[in-house]
Amino acid sequence: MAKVKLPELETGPVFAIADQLHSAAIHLLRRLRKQDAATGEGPARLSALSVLVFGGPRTLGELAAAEQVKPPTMSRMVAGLARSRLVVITADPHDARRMRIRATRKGTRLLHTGRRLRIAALAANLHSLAPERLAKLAEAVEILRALLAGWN
Amino acid sequence: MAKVKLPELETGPVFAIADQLHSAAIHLLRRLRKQDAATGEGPARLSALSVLVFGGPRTLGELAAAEQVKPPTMSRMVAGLARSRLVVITADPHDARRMRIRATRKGTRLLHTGRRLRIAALAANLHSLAPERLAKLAEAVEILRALLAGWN
DNA sequence: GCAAATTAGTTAGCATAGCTAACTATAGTT
DNA sequence: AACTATAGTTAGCTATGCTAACTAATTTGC
Repeated sequence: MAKVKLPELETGPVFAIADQLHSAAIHLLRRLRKQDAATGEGPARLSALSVLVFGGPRTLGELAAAEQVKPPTMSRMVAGLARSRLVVITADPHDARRMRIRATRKGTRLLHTGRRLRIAALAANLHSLAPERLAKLAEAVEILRALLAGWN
Repeated sequence: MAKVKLPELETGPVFAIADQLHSAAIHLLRRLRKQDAATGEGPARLSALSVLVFGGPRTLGELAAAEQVKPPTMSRMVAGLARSRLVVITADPHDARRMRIRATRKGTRLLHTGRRLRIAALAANLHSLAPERLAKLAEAVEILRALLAGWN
């Protein structure tokens, strides 16, 4: 007797884990969000800036793809970052349609500062964990990273 | 010799774990966000609605506190939910300043549908994990939940 | 019992961040 | 040369976040 299609997706233990992971991610980021205020830039801009700082210069389209956002959205974010002198835009010598966007010294500094604030807030809480619980968390984060890398 | 104040918060292994956890949460939610489109309501409204569905009726101030948002923000979200007939608002008989907000049948139904879509997308990916990795992830989610419950 | 203080929510106005549709300009193709 | 495809921008919509300033109702203090 054939069972209905993928019933465990809706009621089983995997669904429960997914539900709790989803909820935990939402509440975690909601708390960390508060730390962003100190940088004067929103989380989306900081995230785009981090791609430039850690991954090097990109075109607008590459940045949009990296951030899984549409070009108009990235266009506005880059304009904001440029206005704040956190990135500079230069023309691509081989293709006048393209722009090369790279982080400035100021942008790199601000990113590290803001990142430190957010991560420090989380790290401060992680310090209250027993070492073996922290180790389990670290292991799980690695599993998650691998999962996200191969997502769809 | 005294070391500088909390140096491990900025450079140590806990900081690295916090950093990767933070990054994983961002990328996870960014992917799940796509599923929300099907419900016609944004994630913030769905989250507020879930408080009402799972926690019962609330006043606006209680809802704002639960969602860690300021009253004007929640006021607008509740207005949107009411316009879509997902919640109903009644007067508090003992205090005319207060409003009682509760989920309608339609709101409860929509929440479960949307939740199922988002969680199913995550669960589908979790299914690709080996059982022992899934177990580790489940354990870590529990650790995270406890951590968030006692945050600050 | 009435004036003042507090509390609950709303309104107005600003910024960020997401989208689509429609546009410009450049590059590539035939 | 003309068409097509690609890179970004502009315009305009929605949603979500904030603060400041407001209204209305309740509580408190004398």
